[in-house]
Amino acid sequence: MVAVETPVACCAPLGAPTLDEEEALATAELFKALGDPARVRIVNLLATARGPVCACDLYEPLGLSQPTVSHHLKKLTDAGLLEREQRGKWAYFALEREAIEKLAAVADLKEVCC
Amino acid sequence: MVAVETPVACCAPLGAPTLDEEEALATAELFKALGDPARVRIVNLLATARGPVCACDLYEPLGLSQPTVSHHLKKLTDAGLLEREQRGKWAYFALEREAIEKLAAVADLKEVCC
DNA sequence: TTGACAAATCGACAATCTTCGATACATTTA
DNA sequence: TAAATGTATCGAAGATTGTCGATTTGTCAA
Repeated sequence: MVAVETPVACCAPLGAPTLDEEEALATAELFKALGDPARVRIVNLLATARGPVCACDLYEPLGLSQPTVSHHLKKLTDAGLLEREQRGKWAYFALEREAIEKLAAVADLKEVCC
Repeated sequence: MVAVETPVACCAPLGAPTLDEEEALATAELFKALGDPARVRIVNLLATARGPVCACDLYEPLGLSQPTVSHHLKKLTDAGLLEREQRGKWAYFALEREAIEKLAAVADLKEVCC
């Protein structure tokens, strides 16, 4: 098994002085992970929750089936944005602290341009 | 012709207290616009340039054909991230100031969670 | 008006994505 | 061990996307 870094770990800021193909790919992967309304809502629900949220509590607010929600949670987790925690037979998800900070840094162009 | 707002104009921050379906869609559209390595590189090139950049100066650095670059420029412009300016027969593009600030605000979750 | 050239659009194809029902896996409880 | 239940994976269908060659549109100069 090869260790694969998450997009959020590899991505470079939009305003980086230079940006090679690999960094551009990782940065794009990060944004792509947020490029779906269901995943935007998941991140929003986790951000406004007081703590980790059970996957089973997402089906109804999202109006999506269990496999579909599981799919989106996996995409966000693979991107490095979410943390998964097993509690008995339930799966709890929370925002990954470092990823949140990295995301803000990647999307911040104010200091580079304009 | 109906006036259509750009995603960047309609989107709500990831950390908004509430997020209806329409806002989630606009926010996702904004991220989707940045969810491609070619478009990430375009934004990076424009961010690090001193001023507007001619479309013709993007084909070679990106290694993509003229129609493909034009396609990506349109996607970014439609999202509200780029400004297009016609200079003779050339098309110049630059980052849209307000959009850049909005993007940073949308992606910033630090004040909401963690 | 005509010719030249840059950019946008069209048409097509392959690849990827979203979604869900069905199924397999994992964990707890009887 | 067996039953129950929450989650992940599989397989498939329909939609969307990225790419480019060919063509059209728009702009300037003869």
